[in-house]
This record gives sequence, structure tokens and C-alpha cells, in this order.
Amino acid sequence: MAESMQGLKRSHRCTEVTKADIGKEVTLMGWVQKNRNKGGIVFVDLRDRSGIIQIIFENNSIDEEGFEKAGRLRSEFVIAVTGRVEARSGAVNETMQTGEIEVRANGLRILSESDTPPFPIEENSKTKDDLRLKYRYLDLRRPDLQRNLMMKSQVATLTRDFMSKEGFLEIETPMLNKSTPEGARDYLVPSRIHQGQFYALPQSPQIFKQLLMCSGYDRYIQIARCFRDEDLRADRQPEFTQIDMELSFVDVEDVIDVNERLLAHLFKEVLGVKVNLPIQQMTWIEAMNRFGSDKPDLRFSMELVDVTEVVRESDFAVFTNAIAAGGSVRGLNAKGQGAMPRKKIDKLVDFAKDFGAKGLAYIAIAEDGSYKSSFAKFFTEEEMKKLIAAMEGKAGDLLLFAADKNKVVWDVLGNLRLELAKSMEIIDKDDFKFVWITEFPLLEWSEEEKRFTAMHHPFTMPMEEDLQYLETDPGRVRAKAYDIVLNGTEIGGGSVRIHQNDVQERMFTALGFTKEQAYEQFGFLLNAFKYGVPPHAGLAYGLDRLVMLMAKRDSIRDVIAFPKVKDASCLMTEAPSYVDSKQLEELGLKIKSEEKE
RNA sequence: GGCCCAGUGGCUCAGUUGGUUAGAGCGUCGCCCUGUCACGGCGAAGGUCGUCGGUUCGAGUCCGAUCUGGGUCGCCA
Repeated sequence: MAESMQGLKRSHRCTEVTKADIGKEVTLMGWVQKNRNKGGIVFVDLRDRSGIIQIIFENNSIDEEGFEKAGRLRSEFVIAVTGRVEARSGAVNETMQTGEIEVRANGLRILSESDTPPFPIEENSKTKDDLRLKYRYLDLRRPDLQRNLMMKSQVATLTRDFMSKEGFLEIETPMLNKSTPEGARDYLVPSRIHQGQFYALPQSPQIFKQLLMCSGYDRYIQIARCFRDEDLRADRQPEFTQIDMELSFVDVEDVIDVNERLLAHLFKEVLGVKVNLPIQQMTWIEAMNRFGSDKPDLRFSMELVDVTEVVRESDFAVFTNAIAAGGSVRGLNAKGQGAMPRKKIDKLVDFAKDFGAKGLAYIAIAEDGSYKSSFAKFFTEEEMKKLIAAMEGKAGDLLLFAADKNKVVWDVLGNLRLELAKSMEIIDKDDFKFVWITEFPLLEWSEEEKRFTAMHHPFTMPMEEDLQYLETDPGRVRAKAYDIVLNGTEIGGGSVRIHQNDVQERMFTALGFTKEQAYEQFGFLLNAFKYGVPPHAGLAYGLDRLVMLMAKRDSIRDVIAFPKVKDASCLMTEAPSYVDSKQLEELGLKIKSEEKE
């Protein structure tokens, strides 16, 4: 029987009550975490988003009816309690924030009863994901998820606050947009008025924020929802949130400056972590050469070594063929892994194959300095020694080599490096290592489309000194683009934008667009550029991913209140769903919908 | 679309080489308990092993398909 809260007003959240309140009368409301009924005395752990406090019910401090009600309390009942704060006369609970105090109840109302929940509401739940997501409203009661969402709120608030002080204006951009073919698949929304035509939900507010610069708003920020109709991953959801910004009259260093101060501010305020400024910068090519990745995890070393020159004259065809085809041979030194059993090495080879390697060559150096190698018979003793020396191989080390086109070698060894580090447990989980990656290639050859595509997006400014190659050698042009990487995850990226119409047209040409196609897709932007456009640049963070790293979670679902599962459906609401045939008719759509469902 | 992992009472798991009534902890329900906080004591209910098909005298255990969830490759400017 639910009772009214009329006449009561909550005075504190559970853990807002402290020793300083001893002797005071308080009114608390929340959920019953646990009822320990001892017969003549009842202890109830009361929970709200702040935490837990113990309530004590005893016959001489609450009336008969209240005491009887207390005995009936079950998990997840919502109750209101009035009582006096006391120092615990029993043992202090040192594991609880409120462990030195308790509230002696003199009044109790049951505001809402609860069925027995389908899984325990507790920290570090072991419950399977599908059940948690079906009952997400219960899952969200768990303290760890509540902390994550509170952290996300704090990050958003601090960001708005900081950026506002830096002169940024928060401006909204539309959700119903024109679909563009570049980039990720769009989520489409059919138009009722324009039958057969579709809006696209934004993949990012990119073009609008550039137009806001054209319009003179100078500094823009938005915490913006974005949508991409692509397959999910542990750190990827179809709808997500960006901290999106754009600045006028700036170059790369200006964007980096304001953003690393923002990051330092967030990490200090939210985590108490000091980020040393300036954050290290690394060019894209350096990152690829040293770490095989454009988002290197700098919490550990194990760098790639280019041994192309060392093995060029060898008789090992795998190496020499790769080199002859314009590729390279590079290696990794897994320190202390020389005794790795053959089976485990084979697993690494399979792992490498997932990333396009045809195989993986290795040298396992034993503790006594002798070695076993998959290609020893193709190498002279002398060549082997040189190669081991180039890799700084010592007794007990495992040396792994990939030979192929650069792109494959980087990818294979870059991923192998992470895999090895994980199994060797050499990553300090409490470390936060930031790095800016700069000077990305502007364009990337797409084998599938047989043309160059924009690595970042088509509005990215080429580096001035490379502009001359845009027509003759497009693959060589570097961009004024930058990513901010934290612990091997890209948390944000951006670029200086093209603000000259002629450069933009050359860019579209390089991408294989005719002038007509370019105007068809982006005419409003090209037209806007005819009327006075400031040099501008911007950056966008994946807010969810950033908070995921700050909260040290492995899944982005842990920082999103109502996430989608792998197939992009929602287990709680069962979206997406079939719609009424009448709705489809109004849209002029003739897709067959299943009856009832 | 490919590959890998998981699916046993409400929850988390165990289940040996296929062999009699499928186990445990937690939770739930009942009774008892005035200082518990992973409360305790006594008792009870609750599953046919994701689904379908196959092999077998006999399958939770083997085989095939399928569904659900997770991870990953492709994809994600």
C-alpha cells in the first residue's frame, strides 16, 4: 500500500548526512538496499544516488505500527524516513562513508512497494548484458553506473563553463539534414510533405559549424547528438554525443592550446589528475613508424623497428619480395617472452593474419643466448646476429617480424603490440597518456572506389607547403588535421578548414567530384564561401568515449543511460519496430510491414 | 557479411570418459532472533539444461541448424 509523501520534505540525500548532523532531525527518502530484521530491532540500508546510510528501527523510538512496517520492508521499496541522527552505539562500519552514524527512525512511510528485482541491484554486477539492458531502469540504479552518468554530467557542465569563459557560444544545429554520400552511412528520416525524399540525421554538425564561422559567431561549441548507421563496437554506438567546437581566425596551435587547457581542467576537476602541458605532439608518420598506429598507446614502449635495410640482402623470399614490392620489414621486441610456447606463438600468427599479414616471422632467444627462428635456414649466422642486434634482442626476448606493404606491416605490428602488452600486463591502468597526432595524410586511396577519399573530411585544409602536389601526387599531401589520443584511443579530432573557394574546388576535384556534383552536395557551403569567410578550424570530442576512459570502463554502454545492443536495437523499448501501415501511407512508403508487431 | 566466446532454477555458476531422482551459493517464501552491516538459526518452494532436428538402448554432455547476448574483422570521412 503506497503512502503519500505529503507534509514531508527531504532534508538530505543519504550520504549528505554527516557526523556534524548528530542530534539533528532529518527526513530521508530513497530505496531499501537491504533489510536486516533482528526481531526486536530492524536495520535498513537506505540508498539514493549519493550512497547508503543505515536506518535503525526500534520499538521504543518508533510506534508499534511503524515498527511493524519496518519489518515488512523489502529490497527496492521506496520509503520516507524521519528520525534523529546518532553516532553508532554498535560497531562502526569503516567500509561505509556514513559508517560512523545512523538515523534512528521515528516515522516511516512506504511510498512505493517493489516486486523482487530480476537481478541484484549492486555494484560490479555480474548479470548478463541482455538482462541488464532489458531492465535498464533497474541496472541504472547500480552505484557504478550512477557514478559514470554523474561524471558525464560533470564533464559536460565543466566544459560549458570553461568554454563560455573562453568566449565560446553554444548554438544548436539541425537534426534533420541533407544526406551526403561521403563518410558513414546516414540514418534517414522520410519526409511526409516531400514524398520519396529523406532527411538525414547528422553524423556531426560539421558543415553548420563552418557556416556559423562564415556568419561571424567566431567561437562555437555544442554538445551535440550524432548518428551513424554503422556496426557497433565496445566503444561505438549508433547514436553518441560530441563536444563539438569551431573557432575563427586561428591555426592549428590555437585549437591545440585551448583544447589542452580544457582537458587539463577536466582531468583536474573530475579526477584530480594533473595533465602536464603542453601535451606531446607527434606527426602521423612518426606515430605509424614507431607504433604502427595513428592512435598510439604511450603507456608502454615496445616500439616498431624498421629492419628493411638489415634484411634487404638476405635469402628469405618473404622479406625480399615484400621489399621488392615497395614494402618494408619491421619488427617488435617482446621483452622476456623468448620462452613463449610454440602454441602461443601460433596464436599470435593467427592474430596477425586477422589484420592482413600473410604470416609472422620470429626469433625466440633463450636465456642461454641460443635462439630458435622460423627463418633461420635462410639466414647466415652473421645476418642473424645483425638482425638481433638491430632489434636490441637480449637473452629471453621474442622478436616478431612482419613483411608486407607499409600499411599492412603497421597495422599488423601496431595491433600485435597492443595484444602483447595486454598479455604481458605491462600497461599501467592508472596512467593517462595524451598525445596529439598531427600532419595526417589529406587523402587516402580507396581500392574499393578506385579514387582518393578524404581521410578526415573534404573540408580539411592541406598543409600550405604540400598544396602544390594536390593534382600531381595527391597521396603525398599532408593535412592540417589533428587527433587527440588518450591511452591508445582517439578521443577527439579536428582540422583547419579550407576557407578559399578555389582550394575547396581543387579538393573536390581531387576527390573525383565534378563541379556540378560538388555544388549539388555542398552548394550552400561553396556559395557561402563567396561572401567573406574567416580562416577557421575546429575539433570534436567523443564525449562518451572520453568519459569511458575517465571512468576506466571497457564499454561505452557503461556511460550511456540507454544504449543499443550489437544489432542497434534497444532491448528495453524493442526499437526499432514495424509501424502502422497508415503511417507508411502518409509517407508514401510502400514497404511491407509485418502485421501486429 | 566473416570469425571467436557464452546460453543449466529469479541471479551467478558447477556438472568428470553420454548412464539411475541435475547440484551449490545468493535471492525468494515461512518461523525464530534487540546491534546487524556478505547478519544468524531452522524449514520450504523453485530448473528438464536457449530452440529445433539428428546420432544413440540412453544426451545438459556428441553432431547439424537456428535464436539471443558479447568481442572482433570488414565498415565507422
